[in-house]
Amino acid sequence: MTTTGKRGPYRGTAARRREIVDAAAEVFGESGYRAGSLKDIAGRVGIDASSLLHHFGSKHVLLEAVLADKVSRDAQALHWDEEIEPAEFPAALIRLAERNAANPGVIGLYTVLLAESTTVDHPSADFFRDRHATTRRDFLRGFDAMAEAGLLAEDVTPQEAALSTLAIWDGAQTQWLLDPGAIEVVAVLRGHFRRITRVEV
Amino acid sequence: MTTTGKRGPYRGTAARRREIVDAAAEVFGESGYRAGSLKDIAGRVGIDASSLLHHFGSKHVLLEAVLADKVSRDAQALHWDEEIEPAEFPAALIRLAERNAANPGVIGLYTVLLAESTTVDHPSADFFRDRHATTRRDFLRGFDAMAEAGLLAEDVTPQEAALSTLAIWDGAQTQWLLDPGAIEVVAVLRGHFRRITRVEV
DNA sequence: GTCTATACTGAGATAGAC
DNA sequence: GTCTATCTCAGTATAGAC
Repeated sequence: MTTTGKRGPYRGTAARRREIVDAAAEVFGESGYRAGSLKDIAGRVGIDASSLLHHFGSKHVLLEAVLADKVSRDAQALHWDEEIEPAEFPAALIRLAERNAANPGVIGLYTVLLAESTTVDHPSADFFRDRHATTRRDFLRGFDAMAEAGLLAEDVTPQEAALSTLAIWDGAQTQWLLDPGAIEVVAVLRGHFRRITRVEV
Repeated sequence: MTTTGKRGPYRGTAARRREIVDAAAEVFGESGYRAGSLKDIAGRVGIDASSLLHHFGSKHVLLEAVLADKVSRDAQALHWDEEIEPAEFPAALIRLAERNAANPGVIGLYTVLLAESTTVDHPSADFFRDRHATTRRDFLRGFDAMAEAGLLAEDVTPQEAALSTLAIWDGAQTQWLLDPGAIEVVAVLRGHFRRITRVEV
């Protein structure tokens, strides 16, 4: 009698965990991990904080569930496993950026936790360090393929392309969070690809 | 009998305030504003938290003192008031980045608080929004002058140059904080200027 | 100007009834 | 599974002695 529906007494534990993870992603994105409270998260689900802790033993465990969930969703959206044509690589990244722009909450979660993770003794420091290393590798692979196909601009190395793309993307998202009217993340990214590649995006 | 020396009973209140502001900048840079405690700051100065509050009425007031101090130091270093030659503009920004690289604490303070300020009800949200708007204007002025002198790369607008420079700079600093071995902020910035301008940096 | 003592608040987490 | 009650801890801030 699991997951018979979205509401009601027979909703099941799995569905409740889903609700909690979603609410936690919201709250951590808005307030960060340390400032985001279990009370706030529980309140959005409509339960007490102690009930929340019945499902996730501690705040830390909940954070890890939120991050794991984000990873699996991203992987699902990107299909890194499938081979991407070198010429299509920038366009694939633009699509991801557009998808994020449509879900502002995701940007907050990622950008706020990323920066917070650079502070001392932060529980997700390792996660973001690993994740950024992985992303750098993925980007490097993509731009390497582009270089071989002669699709990078003159004097731009794959390494340079990977690092600068990651930096400008994160930076643009932070600025957008700070002042949504001041910048368009997708436009900045498009301009960047126009400068570092030879393909249209 | 103010500021007769750095230590001793006649050190004076002004010097004590300086020590506190410096320690606070350190702590806020390492831990962020919300997670950084007055106890920690006071401890680094060698006094009790209640003594700290004798000098600065509240944590919020202390934060504002730290930010004001940073602004005045930056202004001093940049000399925006003096006219900068269009061709020298990128080099001036590189110098600032190099100066930051030599004082890692400054990067943490700025980058961590910037990201934290995007969270709800953060006391320095207005400060960073205003400051980013000002910086965008300053950058725009610099790149406008470069455009008039024909020093921007083809198809790069001053607006685009200003936004992308700000984004890539912030993003590179965040990545550096996360994993200092993975990226060199100055090199990324140099590469960016090589792509968007026609001057050597 | 600095300390000790204390008030107050809100956090995360646990125990146990239902 | 959820609640109430409670514990423990750390934080900011205040009062008052020295």
